[in-house]
Amino acid sequence: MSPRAGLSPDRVTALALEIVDRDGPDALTLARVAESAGVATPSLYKHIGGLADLRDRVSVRVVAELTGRVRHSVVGVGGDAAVRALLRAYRDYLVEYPHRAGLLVNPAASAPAGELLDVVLAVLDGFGLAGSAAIHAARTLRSVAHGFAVLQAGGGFGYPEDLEETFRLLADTVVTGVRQTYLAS
Amino acid sequence: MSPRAGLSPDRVTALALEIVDRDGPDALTLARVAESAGVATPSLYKHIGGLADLRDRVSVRVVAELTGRVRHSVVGVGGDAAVRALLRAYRDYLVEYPHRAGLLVNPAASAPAGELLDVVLAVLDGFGLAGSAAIHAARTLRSVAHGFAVLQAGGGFGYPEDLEETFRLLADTVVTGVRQTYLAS
DNA sequence: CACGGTTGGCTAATGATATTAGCTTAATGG
DNA sequence: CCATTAAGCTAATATCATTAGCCAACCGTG
Repeated sequence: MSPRAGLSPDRVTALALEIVDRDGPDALTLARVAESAGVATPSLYKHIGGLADLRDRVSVRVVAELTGRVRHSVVGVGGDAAVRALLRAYRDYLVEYPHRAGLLVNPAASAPAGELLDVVLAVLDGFGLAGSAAIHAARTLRSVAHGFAVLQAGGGFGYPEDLEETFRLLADTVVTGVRQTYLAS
Repeated sequence: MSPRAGLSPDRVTALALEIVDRDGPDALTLARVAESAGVATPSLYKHIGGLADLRDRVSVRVVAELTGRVRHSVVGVGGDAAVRALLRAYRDYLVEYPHRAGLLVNPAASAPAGELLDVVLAVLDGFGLAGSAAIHAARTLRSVAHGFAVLQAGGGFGYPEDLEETFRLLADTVVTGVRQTYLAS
């Protein structure tokens, strides 16, 4: 193991994320990351500040990746369909990676979280909303997307029966609610 | 410390919850609980199964307490006002105890989570909703309440400016959305 | 091509923690 | 009043994170 292992902060973060995805956030230990990197545990400190720092880095990466997914889901789509696509992308992400749910809320990830907000604001702009109304509506959309996705990923709904139908109705509820509340004319 | 300390599973759980509230979930260790109980760490195993079991017990207690708050908030209230009260009670609970956010989604707490669902269903019944439509609407309400509360508690919105206004508009959005989606006549 | 600094590995040591095993003593019930 | 049970204890083990200090590999410069 003496020859250089070609590690880097990004590489360490990627290995950490694999462990989280496989065995959950509690399984993320420096010992396991070091093992999967083929390196002794203290060597990791040459690349990261410690376990807390590594957790923050994983959070940043996860929020950034989610932002990318959401952004991608709404290109070329507008109006109601864009809102639905956004909600679905958020949910699909946590269905694919359920163990990442707890990593999405972290003050250390405020930069990519801001980008996510920008994406939502762009969707709402195409929806005819701007200014402080758009801010409130964006927070609402994020709340709905986050709440449903987290609860589904964590098994927070009792039986998962008809969750797809619940999701469709939730999207209907939000779309019509936002229209009525912010665009009442 | 040799004389009996008068511990019990409930007492241990209560001490654990105090630690979570003061210093966050990561600060919950058996060593700290034992210290605050005036007991050696292994003695705790006479009352709980271990750290994981203790976490589950804390989750159960938290979800049960939240359910009580929500239930209390809607007695004597009906229709739109009940939905608003329910959302507000959920949010207020996590504003008061922000460190409990992560404890609300836990398969071990499915029993009190089911009770929470029953409370929401009762509100929706007074709203004129029953059957599978009520189930979908209840999941929607839980998603919205949970998402907003978790994000606020965790600082997930950038600047907390005008969050009260966001919350009011979120309630409007949900109430009108549910009406339109489930009670379109 | 050599060589010196920087970087990325290592081992050793320390301290916190969870958990198990086995002992001892206080409470309790017949 | 005694026996059983429950609740505490100490000791031991294993896993971790973290710090300190050492050494070898890499890289740019002369």
